[in-house]
Amino acid sequence: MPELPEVETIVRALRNGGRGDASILHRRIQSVDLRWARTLASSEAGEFERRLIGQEINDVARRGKYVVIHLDGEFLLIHLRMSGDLRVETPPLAPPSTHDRLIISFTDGTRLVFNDTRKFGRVWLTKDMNSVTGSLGPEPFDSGLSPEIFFHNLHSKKKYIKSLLLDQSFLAGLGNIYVDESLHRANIHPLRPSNSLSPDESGRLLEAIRKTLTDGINNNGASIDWVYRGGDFQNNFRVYQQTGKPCLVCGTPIERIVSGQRGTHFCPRCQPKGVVV
DNA sequence: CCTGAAACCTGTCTGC
DNA sequence: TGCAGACAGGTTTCAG
Repeated sequence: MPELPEVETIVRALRNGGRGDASILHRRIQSVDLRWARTLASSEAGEFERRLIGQEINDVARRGKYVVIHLDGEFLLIHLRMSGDLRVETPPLAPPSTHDRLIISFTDGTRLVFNDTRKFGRVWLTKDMNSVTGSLGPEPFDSGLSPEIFFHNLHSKKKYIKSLLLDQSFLAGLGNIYVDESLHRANIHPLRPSNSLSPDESGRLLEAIRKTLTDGINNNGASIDWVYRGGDFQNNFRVYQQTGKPCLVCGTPIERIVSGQRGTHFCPRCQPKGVVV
């Protein structure tokens, strides 16, 4: 589900409050209720609970699509995958909901709830964050990711640009929505080989990715169906799930193809297959 | 190295 | 109304 803007929105809410949630900073863990064992990616349930209890939340951050919760000398990492969400509850507490997978209760009576309909989400507890996030590519907003380096990276691979942008080891944080939206903004066909992009196209693409993600964050992410709450970016989609509707730029109907088992939306006129000079 | 398919899951929507 | 099939914001693993 959540891509970078949705995860960023959740992280900001957990850190500073917002989106209907109270901040969880500086709360201390009193008890842990693991309701779906396979939510744990690393440790075993008993050890996981024993290690968590007594630790304090020192910070909440994001790396790629991971929520990174800083504890006392170790990290609780949460990946929301397709349908995960996090919420903070304050008394009076209601009974757990159907799809609550992990409930972390704090000593002050509040709690952090990980809800995940499709059970794809995973949680890690580790002292070595790198063992989980070490294979991720750069953050899209990393100032070290210059147009020159991005161009070089694109040309070190020859995958379809759509597939490459979804590859978290190439660039961390993009998912199906923001890739389709970025490619449309940059006027690049999703099935262009990554090493066929010109320097100009490469530069446009990096700019488009950053602009699209910024728009997403400023709209608190995108809410679709029951999966995510609070965001408005779904009202600004250019191509994602707009099949058959006129392109906002040229009026040509948006097309949908499948690439890498992912629905892929694009404007056949604005995003031609050949290089546009 | 690259692509596609399957697997992990539940829920919604569409069409017959 | 029922039911089959497609589809869904992600990632990993395996076959070709």
